[in-house]
Amino acid sequence: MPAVLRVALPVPLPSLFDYLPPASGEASVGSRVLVPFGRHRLVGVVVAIDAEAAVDDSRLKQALRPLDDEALLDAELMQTLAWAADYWLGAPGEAYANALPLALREPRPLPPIGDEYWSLTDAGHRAHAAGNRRGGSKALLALLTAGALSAQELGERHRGWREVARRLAAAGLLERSERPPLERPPPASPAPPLNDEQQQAVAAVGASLGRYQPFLLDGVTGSGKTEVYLALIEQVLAQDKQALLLVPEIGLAPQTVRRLRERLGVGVEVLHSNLSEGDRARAWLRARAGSARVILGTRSAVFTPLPRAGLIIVDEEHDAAYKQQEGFRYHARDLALVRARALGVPVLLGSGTPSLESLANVEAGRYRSLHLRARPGAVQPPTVQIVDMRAQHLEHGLSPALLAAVAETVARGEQALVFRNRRGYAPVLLCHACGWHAACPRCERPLTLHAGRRQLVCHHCDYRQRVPSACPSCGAGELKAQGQGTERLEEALLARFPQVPVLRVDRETTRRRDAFEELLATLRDDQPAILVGTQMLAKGHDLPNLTLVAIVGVDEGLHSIDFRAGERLAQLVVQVAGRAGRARKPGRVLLQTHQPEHPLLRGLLAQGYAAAARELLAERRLIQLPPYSHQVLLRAEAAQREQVETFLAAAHAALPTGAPIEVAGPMPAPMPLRAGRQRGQLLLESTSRQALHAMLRPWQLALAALPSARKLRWSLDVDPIDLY
DNA sequence: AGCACGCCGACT
DNA sequence: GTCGGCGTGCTC
Repeated sequence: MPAVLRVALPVPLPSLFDYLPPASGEASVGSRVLVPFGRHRLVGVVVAIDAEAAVDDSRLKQALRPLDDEALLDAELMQTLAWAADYWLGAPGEAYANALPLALREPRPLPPIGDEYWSLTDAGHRAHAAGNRRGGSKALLALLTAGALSAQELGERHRGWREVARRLAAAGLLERSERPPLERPPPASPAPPLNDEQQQAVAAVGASLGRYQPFLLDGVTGSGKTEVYLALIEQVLAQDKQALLLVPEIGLAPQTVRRLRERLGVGVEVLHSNLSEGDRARAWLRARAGSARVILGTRSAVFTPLPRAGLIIVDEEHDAAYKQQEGFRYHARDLALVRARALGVPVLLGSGTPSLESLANVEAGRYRSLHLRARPGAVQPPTVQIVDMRAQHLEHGLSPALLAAVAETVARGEQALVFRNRRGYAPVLLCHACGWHAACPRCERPLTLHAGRRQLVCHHCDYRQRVPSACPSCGAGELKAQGQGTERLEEALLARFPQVPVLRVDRETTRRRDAFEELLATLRDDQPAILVGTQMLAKGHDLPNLTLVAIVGVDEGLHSIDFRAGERLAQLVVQVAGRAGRARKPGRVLLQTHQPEHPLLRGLLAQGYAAAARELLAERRLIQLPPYSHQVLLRAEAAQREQVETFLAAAHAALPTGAPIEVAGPMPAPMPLRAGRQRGQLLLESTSRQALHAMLRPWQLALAALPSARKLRWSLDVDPIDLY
């Protein structure tokens, strides 16, 4: 009976590939096999073992060899991956490629998962005694004379040690060894007492341990969400189970890891894309072995094996970073729910500004809702005030009221944040004589002036050019910077407050690794300062002396064509406002706008995020937008517009008739030209997820078979979070 | 996605 | 005469 291995391979093709079992060794479901593919060899995952192949037997090749003695991926993960690939229309192999760390997709046996230790060889001891090394080598030898140190300890004591260690190991002076992971020392810092609301949240989730139940924990910045997470993780650990904690970005990880390690004293593993591939594989395998008890990670950590799962937490669940925006377009928060159900554990979604999707799930009774309203330590919520900019004399876009508030704040020795979600000096460079403005030749959008670098930069494709000294159109020398970016605000505030340090925090000033941390470290003391920054300043990082937040330039968000713009704006305003007055000092928030009567702003300020979100949800329901309908977006881009139009027209024609689906388009993308490529799209909407999903796979296959599809790049996005 | 195969322009 | 352009087709 010739069984056939059905193998998922890391190629973007819609099918599995069938192989005859290898000549020797077992290849079980969930294990890796090395197979010939074209003129290559690939590592695949055995998805099933069937009696018959899907293709003619004559085409079957034999797998070369099994790579694992037993399944690397357990039944739950296999099932979840298959579900994910199906739901987000990925190729079967793509889900596996996202789930497995790169090091595990190499045809090698599994790396050891003990802790990595380094020690001196005899030659190393002699070299140290003889003192015949200099610089970093000398320092590293000296560090190790007292005995072996773990890679983690070395990392804490010697920057760039790995490079040096590698050189010394090659010279035979150092050697590397593995030891089983240590149980960490018992927790050093005791848990602070929880307030009533925190206790209620912990009790509610704690009572659901051992079964699937989603919770939405709604708590503003500083309301003590993290303490709720920690208390629940402690309960999970006491039951000898694992907890998975997802965070939206790596930037938030270091402080959380520190806190987890201090409090929990057990194997806390971190999984994110900045880790070396070896470290990622090790963390993943420790989770699989059950020795990693708490796994903290970004989006892709949702694929971590959890053989002893106890709880899944998704922090800042509204954050768009959970959606992968290229290749396999999965949503980690949604996948966390699917996994929690399969694993039979509770899942806790936390946010101060929950997504409308999650709020709708609470409304529908699918999630239980928990609230943290109080700020611990009796901190007053900040007072929020709208500054009407109309008919005001503006100084580089800053109103007199705003400048006065900044002046008062720094006069008290406190810090102010001026928030503007736009980098550079000015978003437009305009000719005062003829009306010409600098535009990107590849996107046809205005170029942003970066005065410090004397460049015009396209924020969509990174095209750059020198700033012209005269108008290229009429020759006049009257080019004017129009509008304000963070760079210009920094300049204006510096000129206005020469005696106060002004710090700009955006992607430009924090390009270097650790630059963000260093910049903020200079602020911790009780000195007055003015911060100017973008989105980057919206979350994390306690700034105890920050008492004023001034939000500039929200008006763009009020007329965006994207139906999610209102939700995003409300989330951003609340998150930024949450930076003000965290310690004993009361905070103040100013919102500078030309539209003081705008209902979204008014609602947000008068009644807070929850009320504004209810409003927005009611609108979405009325016009049947997500979460009350479901969307799939077909995107296409090509060098010629005609290619895009031909393809989208054919795609439209290939849609099944009679399905309860609304079609918008074909239409140009909101940015019809980007980086020199013409872009268009077709949007499908339906109130029936089943109906929508039933037609998607066949349609996708039909699209792949279209002659016009070969001439351009296209992709399908299930539940798109933006229409760009 | 790779990577071949396969037919038409400007170079040693 | 050949190097190489990217259109077309395939990978169990």
